[in-house]
Amino acid sequence: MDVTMKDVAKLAGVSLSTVSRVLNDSSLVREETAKKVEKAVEKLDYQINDSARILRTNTSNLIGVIGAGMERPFLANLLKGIEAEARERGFALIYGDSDGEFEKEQNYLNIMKQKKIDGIILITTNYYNDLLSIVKNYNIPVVFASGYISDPEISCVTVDNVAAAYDMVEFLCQAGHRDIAFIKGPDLDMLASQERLRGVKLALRLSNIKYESARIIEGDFTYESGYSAAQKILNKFPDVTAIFAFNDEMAVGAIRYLKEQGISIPEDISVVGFDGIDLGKYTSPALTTIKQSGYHLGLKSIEILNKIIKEGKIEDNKVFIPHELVVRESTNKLNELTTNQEVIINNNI
Amino acid sequence: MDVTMKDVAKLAGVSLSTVSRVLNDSSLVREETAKKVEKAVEKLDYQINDSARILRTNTSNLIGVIGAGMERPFLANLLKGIEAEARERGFALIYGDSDGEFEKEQNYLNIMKQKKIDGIILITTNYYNDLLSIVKNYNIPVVFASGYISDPEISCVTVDNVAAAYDMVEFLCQAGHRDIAFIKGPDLDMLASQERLRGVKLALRLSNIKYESARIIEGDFTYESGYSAAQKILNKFPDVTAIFAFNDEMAVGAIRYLKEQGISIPEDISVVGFDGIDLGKYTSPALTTIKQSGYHLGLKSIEILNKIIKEGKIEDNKVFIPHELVVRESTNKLNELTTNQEVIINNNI
DNA sequence: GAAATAAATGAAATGGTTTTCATTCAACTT
DNA sequence: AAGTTGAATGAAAACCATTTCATTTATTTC
Repeated sequence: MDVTMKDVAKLAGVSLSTVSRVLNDSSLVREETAKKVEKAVEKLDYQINDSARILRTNTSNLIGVIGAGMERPFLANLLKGIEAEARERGFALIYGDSDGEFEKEQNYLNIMKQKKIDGIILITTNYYNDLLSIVKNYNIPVVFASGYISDPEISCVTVDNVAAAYDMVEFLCQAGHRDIAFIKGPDLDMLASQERLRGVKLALRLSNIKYESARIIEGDFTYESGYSAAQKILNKFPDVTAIFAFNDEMAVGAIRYLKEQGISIPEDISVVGFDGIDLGKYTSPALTTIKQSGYHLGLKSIEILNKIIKEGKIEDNKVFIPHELVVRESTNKLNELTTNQEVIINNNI
Repeated sequence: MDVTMKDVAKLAGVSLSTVSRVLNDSSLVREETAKKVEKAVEKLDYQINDSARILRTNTSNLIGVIGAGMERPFLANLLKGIEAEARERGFALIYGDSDGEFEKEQNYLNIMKQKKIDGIILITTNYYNDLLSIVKNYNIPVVFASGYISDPEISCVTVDNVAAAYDMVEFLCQAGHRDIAFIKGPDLDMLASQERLRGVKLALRLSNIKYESARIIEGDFTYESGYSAAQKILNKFPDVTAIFAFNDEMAVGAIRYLKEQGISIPEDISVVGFDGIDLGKYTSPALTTIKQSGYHLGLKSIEILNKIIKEGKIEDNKVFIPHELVVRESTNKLNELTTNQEVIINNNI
């Protein structure tokens, strides 16, 4: 039914081996015969049978992506970056969202292994130790793109969550805020949230503010969870002057709740987010946040994964992407008027 | 290196064929021998070599997804729905974002064909006629999930864009608005935008309002384009009392611009969107919009595609998913106070 | 209990590549 | 002119499953 190499060989009057060599531009084919073959390929509109190739070579030009909650704006952009760079480098993508469920992650891992993926990108944060050991067992090139992995054998690319959270808290403290509450991610999130929390603690200590774990409210990175977290915060700590949500959606949700309660942002309470998704520019008030580029993170992940695939390993396997503090309208200095212009404090590494 | 069926056969003391039969639970194997085989599979942790299977059977359990701008919230949810339902039905996903570029679409189509995908879901709207003919040539089961396709051979699942847009305009007119401006999608969008426009025209006619093409401003579904479209609208039609953006992000962008100009929403101008993404509940004012579920749309697409794959074809291949008009805070009746409660007008089919 | 039928199993062909190894052929040495 | 070398090509094995067809074994029928 389909055109095979055999057909091409026959039409070109050469052997299978020669056709294969031409197609993989192995240099030991006479130019003249190569042309014959190419003409035949053209004429028959020959398309390689990928499964046969994979079966023989054990390499698929396929990269697996396992993520969790990839519909979130930041991660959707990350996926887009992965996708664009993968295409650029000749890889196709096989994609699965685990929703943070370990079982699904294992399941996907299995399927992808069966499909002989050349490498895998993990954007999952739960249970990551279990998953990690499985991936290591599988012996497939892997890049984590969701936080810092201390295991020296594992590559990761991420924003420096500790430094970024530190910057944000320092900014708030310097603006005079001392009563700050925090909305973190789910308890199961072992990476980003934990790291940001470390940055928070560090900055508070340096500003001589006592760290109270009660002021850390758990969210799940949705608008809704930001909304209800704000409610809890207001109940428990009516004297709060600033709220730091660990992503922009939760910040927007929090702002909504506060406004419903007749609270002015930033006059009464400053609210800040994390990620710097597009939305933050268009809400009112526009959101003060830490900006990082998901797209860039995606690019970088593939770049590194590609290197591991091609060169076997990599020298510098812990990569931080740049971040910057973007000050917009949702914050002000305590006892001062809010400023309306966008200030960017660059903290690239 | 890897464990193959041969190893399993040897350990179980049976032939290759028998092992294969057990694994595909063909019923003509004695229970006793099946158990032996299963035990061997277990013991060796045998994993099938997918490429070999595909090579032999020409079916891959792989579904291709080609989208454009999938980072947009509505589409990210659509992808998630596709992903969830595909997994449920035993398919893996191979995914590409064409950004609306025809060349990329062709390229992906080629790659996917080489990978012997069982079917494909298209979420692209540009140039769709060219793409359509190629897909038809390829003779692969296909479902369009981005609008209504009139070709009777092609399956599609989509919200009823005409009816939904009609509902929205009718709602605005009944609230007394007659000076309405519109922000549509890119000119290249041959599906959703065109259909919504038809709904608009229909509703305007029925309310005896003249349709002026000058009042249709082109956007590209981003916040930014909504923002600048609002600027254009305000310049050209300062007397406008309502703006209908063809998605929620553009509506939010528009609101931002209007507010910056000191215009109150909805007191001075009502603004409505389309899609009903989560965000709309948390902006201020919360957004009046047409709500459809991207996730559900995704599920449905896979459901239909699966049917085509399994049964060869399908009787009813034009499917509409439900939509509803959700009235929130960004609209009011002309010369009346705004209401604060959420009203849902159900228009399911 | 023999013959006919049905069920379970195995041998071998098949799918379409890549790659090793052997062969041919031309070119180059001496 | 014979021998050597090197480049270009071809034949065949290998990759790992599925599936047809043939064969063996078990079951039924008279």
